[in-house]
Amino acid sequence: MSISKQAFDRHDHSACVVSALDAAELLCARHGARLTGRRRRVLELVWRSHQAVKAYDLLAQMAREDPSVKPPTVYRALDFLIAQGLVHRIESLNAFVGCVRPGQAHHEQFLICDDCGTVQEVEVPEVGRSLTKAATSAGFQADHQTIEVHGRCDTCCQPASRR
Amino acid sequence: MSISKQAFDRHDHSACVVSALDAAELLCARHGARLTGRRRRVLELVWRSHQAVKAYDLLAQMAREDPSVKPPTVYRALDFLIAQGLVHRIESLNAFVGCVRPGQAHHEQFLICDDCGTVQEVEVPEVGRSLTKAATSAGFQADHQTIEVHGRCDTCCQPASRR
DNA sequence: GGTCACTTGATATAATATTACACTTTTCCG
DNA sequence: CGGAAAAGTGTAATATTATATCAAGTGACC
Ligand SMILES: [Zn+2]
Ligand SMILES: [Zn+2]
Ligand SMILES: [Zn+2]
Ligand SMILES: [Zn+2]
Repeated sequence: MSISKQAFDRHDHSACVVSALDAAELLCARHGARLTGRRRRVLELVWRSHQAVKAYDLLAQMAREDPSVKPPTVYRALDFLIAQGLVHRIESLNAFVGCVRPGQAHHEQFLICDDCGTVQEVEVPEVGRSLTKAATSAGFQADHQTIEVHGRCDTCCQPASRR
Repeated sequence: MSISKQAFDRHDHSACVVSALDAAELLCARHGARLTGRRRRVLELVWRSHQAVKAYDLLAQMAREDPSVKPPTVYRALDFLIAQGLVHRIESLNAFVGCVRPGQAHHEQFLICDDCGTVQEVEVPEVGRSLTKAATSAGFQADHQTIEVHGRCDTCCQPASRR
């Protein structure tokens, strides 16, 4: 964790969005990838919160603004953003979150609160290392790790009086 | 890993099926759960191979035998088997595999070959421990871990000549 | 035998994701 | 510049995965 949960609960989220979009512009420029209007809008909507977003929720919001937005519109943008490392897919939710470390190599590891839906991306280096090592010793060449821990976050664990 | 990959490649799979079904009978008896015909058949089909099975593939096979089998039939049986710890769901594949350690508490950890589709359930205690510890120190109460490593298995990594 | 909990049958529908093809925009090269 | 190639998008249809609902059957238990 880079910040405490309490700090997180009161954080200025619009700063998250701005910095995510800025980082995306930068990263795409560096990669010669095009962050088009559609893609930028999807990324923006993904960053609306720290909860995982469903593709069809994105679709619904975007279709309200422009009826020509159809499922492929959304899925293509998501595919692009995932390929650029700007968005992660949460397999156990069929949903998507913005990456908090775009451009930095990292294993994707998530703490997912089943109460409030908050997804916190973490980096526990030991976990990735142990897994890769165990895989290797089994003759398995690891390409990608899906690590998603479900449970209850700090806030949701605390009695109401302390919130 | 309890057995080597080479041994695995030549193993007597019918023994896997028999032991899985026997273990299931036992476990259900112990839990006062009913391993009905439907449920038993689904478990048997899940154990047809060490690859993850899609719900609709199960459905297709079962519907051939009995047209009254519909999606809920399969999903209900899968739900039951998962609840009993006899089957695991592979989130990143939307598919299902038989559990190799039914009845023993364990974290679910899988090595999934993207070439041949084989899913190997492993237990790397350090991974579960590190994850839980990191979660706890973030104030997160971990209930369930989804750990799925994609890549290429031993066999699929080796040059054709050595197979 | 009656009742209660559990299981299944049956129909419909929801939620998630992809294919295919035509068209437009951007890039890039000469 | 002009025009071909590549990348992106629009559009319609369809595939895949999963659940809701209600009625009927089954077995456990007293
Ligand atoms: Zn934020
Ligand atoms: Zn929470
Ligand atoms: Zn086997
Ligand atoms: Zn393989």
